[in-house]
Amino acid sequence: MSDLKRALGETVEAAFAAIGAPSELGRVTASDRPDLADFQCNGALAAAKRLGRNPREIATAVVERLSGDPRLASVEIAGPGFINLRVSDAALSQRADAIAADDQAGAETVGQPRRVIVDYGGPNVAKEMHVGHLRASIIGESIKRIYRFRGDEVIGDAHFGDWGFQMGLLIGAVTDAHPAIAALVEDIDAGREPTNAGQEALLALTLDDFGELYPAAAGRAKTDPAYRDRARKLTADLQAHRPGCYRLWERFREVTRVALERDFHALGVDFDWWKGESDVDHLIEPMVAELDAKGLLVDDQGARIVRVARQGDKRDLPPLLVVSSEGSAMYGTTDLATILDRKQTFDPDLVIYCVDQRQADHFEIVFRAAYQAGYAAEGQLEHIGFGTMNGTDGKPFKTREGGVLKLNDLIEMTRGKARERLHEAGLGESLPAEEFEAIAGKVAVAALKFADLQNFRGTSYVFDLDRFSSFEGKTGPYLLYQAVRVKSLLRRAAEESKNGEGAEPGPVAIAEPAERDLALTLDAFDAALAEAYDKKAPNALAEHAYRLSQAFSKFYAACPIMSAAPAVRASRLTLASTALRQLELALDLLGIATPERM
RNA sequence: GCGCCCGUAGCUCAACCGGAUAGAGCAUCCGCCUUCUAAGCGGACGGUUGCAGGUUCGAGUCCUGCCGGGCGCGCCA
Repeated sequence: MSDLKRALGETVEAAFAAIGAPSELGRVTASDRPDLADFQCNGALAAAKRLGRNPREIATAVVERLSGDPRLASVEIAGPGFINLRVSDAALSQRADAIAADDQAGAETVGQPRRVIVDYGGPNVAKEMHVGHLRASIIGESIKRIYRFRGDEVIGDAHFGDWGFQMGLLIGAVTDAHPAIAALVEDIDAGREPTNAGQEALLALTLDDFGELYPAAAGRAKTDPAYRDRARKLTADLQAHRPGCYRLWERFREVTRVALERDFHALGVDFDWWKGESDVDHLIEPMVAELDAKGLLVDDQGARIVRVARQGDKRDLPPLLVVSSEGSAMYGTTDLATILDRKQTFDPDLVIYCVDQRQADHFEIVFRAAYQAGYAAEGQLEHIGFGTMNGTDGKPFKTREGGVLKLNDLIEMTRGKARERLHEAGLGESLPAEEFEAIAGKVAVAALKFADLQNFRGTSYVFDLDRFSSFEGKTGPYLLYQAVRVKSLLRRAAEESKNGEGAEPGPVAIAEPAERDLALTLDAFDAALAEAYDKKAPNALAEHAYRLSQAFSKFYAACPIMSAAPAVRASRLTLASTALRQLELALDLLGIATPERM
């Protein structure tokens, strides 16, 4: 089932072809001038240039072939040669009925499903998630859902950073701070039974401890070469599975994992694979051997690298560092091995890396190495970068104290505001405590996610806590509010229906301007979804969800439903329930859940 | 220095292979609750799209230069 825009486009394209103009110029778009038309085609202007003819003349020839189309209430030529199309109320009503009857609320699926991996999340072991992790989680989750909904087979992978230099740093810092744990490492390395004191000290470590030890260690490594070299050595030891180091690492990973799951769960973010860099450890040695055998590996300054520079590059792209001079695997090494792993286990057609824009060069290097090694075909690996989240001063966001804001604190803060607002609205007392909390959580997540997703992912944006946790205007809670109003209305209609008052939905009959707008907005869903899919840009879908909410809200204000005559009421109930279904679907694809009431 | 990204209303952001009058939200001001949830609806105010050229019937969008900002540039991830 095709939307009106595409259906009309096909007709106009045929008309272009019939008069000897390129058919692709018959493309129909939503009108820029809703006062004049519902849809428009600008192709006559381009056709005139190509054919050396007068644009209005071409437009006239096209329009002649469109006259009599029962779907069109009017076809007019405006300005230099715009073709303005207005759809008849009957055609619009029919389309609304079709959307109402459609399982996917008017959205299409892709013709040829692909196997897709979305790589997002990427938090590091030993570090609590902060606001900087918000974007990858939110955008990645939405892209995953959009791709899956459109019919692709999609895997979402968390891809933890758990096998790099930060692990060596942390092992060093923890053993320095806790002699009992240092002794534990020695005992395990020597094959002795470790003491209880050591075991207990290890089990007592929390993420907060890491939060204190790690930044200090990272800072010292920058100025103290001996300290840095020891951490590198420990990283290499870990990767060589030195027993004591490995035991510590397992514990670090476990402690972090629990906290990460809490944060991801609170955000409604789920992964199909909870893999990390360490999961490809076993592939690294054979991979290095294979790269060597293929002649791609070069010794350079004590390290082993793959050169990826190409002729025509505008800049000097550094090589991929595969083995460090300490013999350890690097960020790029595990990334390359992960590409190999995914090829062997899933053989994806496309891998989408939803990672900070600052890592664009890194991915370009890794991708080129992967193409050279034959681990992926050119174009199958795509980095979807996003901008950084800045404070109101334009610098990367920091709290007032200068530290990073923990993700969990941000969620809790926003949830607190949601609770306040619910109490103000007098909902606090009437709802069971459990539902009250669930609503506050959903409102908070909607606020955070929508604030992020309404921006195009590629650009940096200002993180303003007040704006993020605002509940009025173009916000997540506004969208939830519209959905909840429909639910309330439909509950009432169901009630009256039960009492034999005949409040059932029925065929749509568009009459009022607000009804037209709502139906036209419902029709635009597939185009918005397709754009979000093609451009990997959820903001296109977020924009549609907002427009739909707005169209519904205007309809709700202008068109009484329950008090209307039976046929009108039936039509409006269908419009309302269809708007709700499409809105909930769009919100779900953005990763936002809708409560029953608020 | 080289490369990438960005510059749109007071603020935060949109803008469909280049199209008509550049759109939203916030803020400010004015209206609307005895009828379906006012976290709402209607209206007003607000712009030389950083600057200067160029291509085009037509440029926020493409090209060149300049100004301003952010980021990246092999043993962190």
